[in-house]
Amino acid sequence: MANDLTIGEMAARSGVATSALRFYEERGLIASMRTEGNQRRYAQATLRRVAVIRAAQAVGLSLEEVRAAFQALPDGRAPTGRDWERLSRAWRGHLDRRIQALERVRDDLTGCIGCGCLSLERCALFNPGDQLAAQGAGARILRVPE
Amino acid sequence: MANDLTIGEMAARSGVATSALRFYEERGLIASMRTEGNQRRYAQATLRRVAVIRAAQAVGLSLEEVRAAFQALPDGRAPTGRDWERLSRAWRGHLDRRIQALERVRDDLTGCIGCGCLSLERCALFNPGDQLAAQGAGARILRVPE
DNA sequence: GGCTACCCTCAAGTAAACTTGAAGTGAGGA
DNA sequence: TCCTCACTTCAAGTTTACTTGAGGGTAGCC
Repeated sequence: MANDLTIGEMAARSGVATSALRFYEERGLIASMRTEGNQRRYAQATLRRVAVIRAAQAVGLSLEEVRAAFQALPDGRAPTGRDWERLSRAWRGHLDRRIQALERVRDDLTGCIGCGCLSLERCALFNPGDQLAAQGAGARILRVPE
Repeated sequence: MANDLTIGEMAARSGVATSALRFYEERGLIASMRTEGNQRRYAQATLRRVAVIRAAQAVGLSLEEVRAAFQALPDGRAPTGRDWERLSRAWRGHLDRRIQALERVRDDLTGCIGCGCLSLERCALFNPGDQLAAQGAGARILRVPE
């Protein structure tokens, strides 16, 4: 179709680097058609998909979680508004919990460090299992536990 | 001093693994004395310092940012309540901005994906530079820009 | 003195999310 | 036809924040 986008156009319009787009495809988050000469062509709908990926990341979701959520989307046709709506409802809950957790930290920070008490027994900040669960090796994506 | 803690005691009381404590020391976030036999001994005050590190991480700060903030703390004496208070005031601002940014994403997510519009021109989610700045190579610590 | 639990250093591994670079292919204009 | 730019794949590198493991020393109790 004349409306299909090259990877460069996608990058320009989505603000995501071409290398990231290839990476997303490798991870099964987006799909592409190929030209005779093996170049990627993206449907318009993919632009929206990429935007949703970025939004989900801002919410604190990993690419793997996004991939899993995308599996609920229709395979053949482009997702409708209602399809996206279901996703956003689920993620909105995630976001709300994240915001609440951060607000709790903020209150602890103000009430506990701020006053200089930092009592080991009473202070919520001194109960790390409560705030930051061990998450195994590797970089910690900053995700306040739900 | 009889009150000094071994690394194992520190780990048990702070909830942070010994390997992480050694790592924090290597990065200049905490200090230790050594016994004749080259084993680490921590002052009581270090326990508070470790707790503050964890709190700061929960707020979304990197260890490097924590290290920088710690440089404002007194070198010889243990930090007082007032010292910590200055830190927490600065970080509280950081937290507030982070929470606000997340709330903006939440509202965009609800109003923009939720309704199914996702108009490229109007939707804030489609302006990634606004939400997620490029941060160079490497893992993205999830940090909503301030 | 001996035992065991704990401590030491240093190198390498791990995870996520990409980026960078090398080596080569394809598309469109002068 | 040539040139150049954009595209291809694949391997390796990057960052943060650690963990794991090997090989060896220490603290303190009996």
